[in-house]
Amino acid sequence: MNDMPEGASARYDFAAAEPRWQSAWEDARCFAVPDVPPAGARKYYVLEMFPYPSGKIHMGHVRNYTLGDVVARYKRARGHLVMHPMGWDAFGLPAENAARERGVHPGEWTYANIAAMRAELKRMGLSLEWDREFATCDPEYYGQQQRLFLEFMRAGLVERKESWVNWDPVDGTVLANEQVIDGRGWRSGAPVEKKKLSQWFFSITKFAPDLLAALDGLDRWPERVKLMQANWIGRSEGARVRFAMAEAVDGVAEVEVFTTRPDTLFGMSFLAVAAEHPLAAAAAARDPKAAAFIAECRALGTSEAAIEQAEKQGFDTGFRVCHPFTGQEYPVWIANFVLMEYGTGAIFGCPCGDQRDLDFARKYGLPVPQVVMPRGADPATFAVGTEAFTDDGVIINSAFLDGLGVAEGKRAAIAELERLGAGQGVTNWRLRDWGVSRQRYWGCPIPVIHCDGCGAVPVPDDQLPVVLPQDVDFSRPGNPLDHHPTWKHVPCPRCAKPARRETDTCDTFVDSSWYFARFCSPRAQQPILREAASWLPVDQYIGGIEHAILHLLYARFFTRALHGMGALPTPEPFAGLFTQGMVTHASFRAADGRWLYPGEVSLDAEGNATETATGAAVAIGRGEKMSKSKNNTVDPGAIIARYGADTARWFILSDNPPERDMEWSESGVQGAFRFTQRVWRLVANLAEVDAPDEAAGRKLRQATHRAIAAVTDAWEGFAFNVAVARLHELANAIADAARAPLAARQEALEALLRLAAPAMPHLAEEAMARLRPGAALVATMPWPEADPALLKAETVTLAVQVLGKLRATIEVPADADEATIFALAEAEENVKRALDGKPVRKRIHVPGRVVNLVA
RNA sequence: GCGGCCAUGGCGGAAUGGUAGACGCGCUAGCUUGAGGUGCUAGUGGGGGCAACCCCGUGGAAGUUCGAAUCUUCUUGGCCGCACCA
Repeated sequence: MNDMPEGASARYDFAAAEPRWQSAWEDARCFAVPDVPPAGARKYYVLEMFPYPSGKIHMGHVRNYTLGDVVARYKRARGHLVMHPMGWDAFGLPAENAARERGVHPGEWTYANIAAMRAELKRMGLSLEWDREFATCDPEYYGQQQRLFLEFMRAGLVERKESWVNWDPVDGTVLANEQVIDGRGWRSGAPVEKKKLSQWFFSITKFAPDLLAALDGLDRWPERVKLMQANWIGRSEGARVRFAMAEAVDGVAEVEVFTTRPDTLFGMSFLAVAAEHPLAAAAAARDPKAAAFIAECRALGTSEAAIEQAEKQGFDTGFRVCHPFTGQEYPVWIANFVLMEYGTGAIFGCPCGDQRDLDFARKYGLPVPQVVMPRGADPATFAVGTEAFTDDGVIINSAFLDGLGVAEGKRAAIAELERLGAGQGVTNWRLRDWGVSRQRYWGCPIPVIHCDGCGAVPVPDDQLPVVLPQDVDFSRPGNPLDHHPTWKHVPCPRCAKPARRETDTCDTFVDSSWYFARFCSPRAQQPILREAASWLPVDQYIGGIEHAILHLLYARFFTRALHGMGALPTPEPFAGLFTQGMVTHASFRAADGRWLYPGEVSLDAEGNATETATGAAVAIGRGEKMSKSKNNTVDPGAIIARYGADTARWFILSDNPPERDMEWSESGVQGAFRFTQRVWRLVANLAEVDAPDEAAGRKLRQATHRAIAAVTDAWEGFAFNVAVARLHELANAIADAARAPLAARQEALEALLRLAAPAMPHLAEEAMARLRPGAALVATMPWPEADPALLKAETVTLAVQVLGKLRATIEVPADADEATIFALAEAEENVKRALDGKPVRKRIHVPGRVVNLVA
């Protein structure tokens, strides 16, 4: 390229161009939309899960916000009125940890982090409307949340109940599950205890049937997320069965269990209760060994995963219950795998039909009666060994149920229970009410005042917001709000006698359960302006799969509740959901377990790694989630400074499908960088002379319009890595078409820029300004349209298979008839050889694809 | 433990049940360049063959089908969630 004009080969200067175009978009207010979408506007609300302000953006954020920005820019070009806001999920534990560790106030720490992260996000060139920004720790936000809390109270959706928390007896603090490590407090190292506290709950279980049923209507949600939610809500049909105590204990004459398998009642071997069950308490009062066993169970903490993974253990209380059908007596055990929160906190153990019960029975030498066998098995000899039989089968050894299948058995058993008055068929839900109380400072204060005379009194409207006090002491363990000298002492709003403020704050999931609605009217003097809420539902929500259950379910509950109160126009918050994968990076670990930085490691030609300083072998972790503790983070700020925002965005889109985990690689970024430079060169080096090779022109125009169609489909369908591949192909086609007429080359280049603009918006603007000086901002241009005439092919290539194996390809006119096609196929030398003279018995033709000859 | 998902060349991946490996990274060879973290050209799943071609191949095993990366069953490995991390 010696003959290029001076300066034409100059590199694309992203460092100068990117801030310039960011200002241009801002000056033109390209991304601002009215609070109330005008009548007739095609509104489209794009939202990425807002970040926790940790202080630095990480690659997961870059990925999340790049994906959202592609959607926002694409939809804008397709003529939608796009709302695309950003804010901060700003309450939570890390700010308190910083306060305790470094003496900085959580608010100060959080707002400094927000300022730093906002600046980093702005460098990415996201098409965000920053005017709508807020942080959940702003009193303007959490004050409105307090109004919602009181509205929920009035609607009967708030309850006060007791529940268990992890308690660190040394620190005198409630611990989050993640702060419990191997049953001990993360700071004190003391064994955790379960402690019962009176706390506030949202009655999400009232909505369980609705939340389940409405999943069917969420047609733009991933199936797996809907499945996980359905399983979480956990509707199950079964029975409650009352077992009379052989002898009443502390006045308790019966135990109620929930079971989904009433058909196996005759297979009972024991009854087991949770460690928190009243009968367990009664046993503990009589027997110190029972008390010790319960204490052991409590040491497991509240995490369900930890409880269920623990070795199955039990303790025989000595109490006995009578079987409702036979009157036979069975022992009552306390078992560490029975959950107080599910069903009634008690189960009947049927070892032959349930794996956990079987493991338990084998461990403690309890009988294993056989009551269900596979169809066709011999009842005289059938017996489960170490594996329970849980499939459908035939009921045996079960009196009136003998010979029935599982489903009929359930119905018959329930009918009998109801006739005897010993139980009834019920629908049970796994979903529990949502405990929102947190004994922490950095959260939204729950707007309630406790009065000895009047009970829990809502804070009156004119006293809202209840603002967090600034002067708090983090040198002591526990909740600073609770030991603040004055804050909690207030008169009762009802009787004016001395009373106490609620010192619990809200779970941060509450903050994120309505922020998407607040974005519609972020400065309103009420939580949500009804007219502005017509932006809802969010048309496309994007975030991590780790939120598939809790956050999304809570947000659905909030929206449903607010819809019921008339505050929102829709019962569902997110019409479309996309869940992205994590960003991972190779990690290096020495034999002694130290995580090494990439700079400390040498790689040889075979890909083996050694520690440079010592020569010792190093284990290479296949991509692991980026984490400071593993020394495998990549700082987006450094990448953007070195390669530019467009390169970072392009690489993160091109590497793999967005729903999968992606591995960050330096060479991949360099490849993306080279492509941005290549696009710039194609435009900058455009030879403005006409070279009228019409055939080359037609070929290029076909490539252009096929790219328009393919890239449009790919952006539309979240196949972002495919969009990138098709754009590479278009760039290749342009590079190969030097002899095509100028108009065709210009058309192709312009299409390339506009199709790539959602991903590399700055370069698209800079190159467009060069290609067509004086053109409008690409950010405001409509989406290119493919010309259908140029999408049609004159001929098609068909694969010819013999018995399903490829033997030849034939080129036929697009409108060739089948007889011609089969004749051509069978005339191929290779096909004849494969047929080996055998007659063709069957001919299959899939138009445009394949011919298969069956001999 | 329970629930959910994923698996294709050296690497990331593409492929309405219809030519497996598009596109990119990396690598190899050549050219270009004063230089290269530059550009261009060609090649690049494994095996056999001078070639035409042939055989094998989508974590593993079996099945459905004219035809399976794609559907079904089982299995192995990895990842996500499990209610106080966000």
